[in-house]
Amino acid sequence: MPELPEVETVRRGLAPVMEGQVIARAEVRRADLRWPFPERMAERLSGARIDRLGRRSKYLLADLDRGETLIMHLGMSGRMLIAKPGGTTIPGSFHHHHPAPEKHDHVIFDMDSGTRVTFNDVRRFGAMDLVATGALDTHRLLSVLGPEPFDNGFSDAYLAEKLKGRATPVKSALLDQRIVAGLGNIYVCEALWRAGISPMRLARDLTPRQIATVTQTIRDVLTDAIAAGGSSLRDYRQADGELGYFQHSFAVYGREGEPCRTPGCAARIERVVQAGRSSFHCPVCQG
DNA sequence: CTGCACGCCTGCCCGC
DNA sequence: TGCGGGCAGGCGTGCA
Repeated sequence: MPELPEVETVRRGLAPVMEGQVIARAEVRRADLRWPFPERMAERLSGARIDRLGRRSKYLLADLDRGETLIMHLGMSGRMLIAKPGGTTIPGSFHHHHPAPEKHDHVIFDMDSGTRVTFNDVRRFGAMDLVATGALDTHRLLSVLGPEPFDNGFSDAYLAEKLKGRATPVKSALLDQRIVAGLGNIYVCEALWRAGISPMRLARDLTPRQIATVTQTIRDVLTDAIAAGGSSLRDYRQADGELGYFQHSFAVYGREGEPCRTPGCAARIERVVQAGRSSFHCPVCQG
């Protein structure tokens, strides 16, 4: 799914139509995604104003004026589609025209403005929950997360401490959301290529210099991806329907058999499977 | 504790 | 053309 840059791109796309706006009516079209929706979710959302739309790791967080926060996760295939009101608004009425929901449209937010935001998720690995804002930090999904990559807490010393003694491949360690939050398969592959570190290298064997390099390449690749509006793969689109274009900048992800992008490197990108996930890497640059 | 396979879902693409 | 298998951005659970 979307990883941190895609979720941040979605957040930025949604903020203008949701932040400070009232949800006139929420429609919940099935009982669950990955887990059951919270009790009476549609009623608890309908009429609420969204004071702030934030993000923690890959979670979107909508703080409501009622003291609750809506937690949303896009899973692998979740999308937030924005539709401005159609042309057939009934004069003097708050009803706006929108096309009928499509397959996999699971939750619909009709804003007071007439704009419709639709949560669409083919694979339904996404999730929503609604909790007291004051209890967010103790939520079972959020309490286990490590620092954000851009927070001061994600320092060289911190990562060194977390990797120390761990016999797991560095690829797996960086995918572990308890160590650093927000990375997924694409950006771990890309960050390790930029750092010149093999995904198979054991976490405990990274030198302090390599650890410092990888904390920096993680921030660099995420910054570049956010600036490009994220990546568009299969199911993912930006919130406003535009295509992010960072996938054109992938150095290794999905490039098995293609030439390494390091100037002068003649090697071809290889794919190996680690813990059931594809790892793309250059056998020379990441030796 | 640690590492990893599995399951949850649907759709697409490839080879036969 | 159809069919089966593999693959896909995540992540909690349960097992060894």
